[in-house]
Amino acid sequence: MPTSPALLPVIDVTACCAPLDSEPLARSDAEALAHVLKALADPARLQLVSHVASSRGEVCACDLNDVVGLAQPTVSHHLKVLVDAGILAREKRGVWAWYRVVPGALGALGGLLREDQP
Amino acid sequence: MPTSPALLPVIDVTACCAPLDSEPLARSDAEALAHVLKALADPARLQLVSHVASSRGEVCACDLNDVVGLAQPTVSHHLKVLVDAGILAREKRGVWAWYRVVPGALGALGGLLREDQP
DNA sequence: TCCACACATCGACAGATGTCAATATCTGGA
DNA sequence: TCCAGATATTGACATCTGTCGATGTGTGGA
Repeated sequence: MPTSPALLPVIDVTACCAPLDSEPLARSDAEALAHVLKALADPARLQLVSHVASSRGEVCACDLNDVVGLAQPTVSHHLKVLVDAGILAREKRGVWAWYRVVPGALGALGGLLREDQP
Repeated sequence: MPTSPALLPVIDVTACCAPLDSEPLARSDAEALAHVLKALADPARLQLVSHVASSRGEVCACDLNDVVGLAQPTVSHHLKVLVDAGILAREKRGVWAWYRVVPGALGALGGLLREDQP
């Protein structure tokens, strides 16, 4: 697997597709969007994202292990899913890994779902 | 299974929880939100929702069968998942079933994900 | 150099999920 | 009353997914 810059999301949610209610989604766009939504659609991952997002900064993985009541490898797996989806970004400093929300990722997702006021 | 009013969503997305970046999500809220996101996190279901949402009205199930390239029982299953999640509403008139987006459902979801401007 | 520690990866497993063929249910018309 | 057609349900199957114990990989300090 080729290495990629750690801070560039694998999927750019911002450039996925038009809002759901603007035009019928093409299959390829639907697959890309589903991939990102799948990453969010898990209770543990939602708690992790919420914890990082509400901290408005970086959170150490050592603190995230206690957020959800799961084993350390499981938390590491969930964080990897979120990073691969372009929602979280990881930066390793020394022995510790720090996670933050990719700026604009959640907002772009929200914008795709939001429906126009009638 | 007890019958319930067809137009009342099983889960009220609007009253689920606070935005992701406002405070850490409780486990129960995370599970409720994950249930709704799971319903959306599938390419076929995203295409179905997008088709109904962009029509800005009702869509007949007979038309939705052609939207995704799947068998009729599969489409019916996906539509049921979306109805159970409170995203779509079904109304049966005669032989045909008509689907529409539950007003505010997508908007509420988008509002939960949207992050504050810094 | 060696050790302790934080985190990631691997392998395995049970349970959830998407799919379809076959069948059931219901409606409107003949 | 019977039939044709639209949709929902059932049952079965392969695949995906969440979870954990065991292990690997680095880093910083002694």
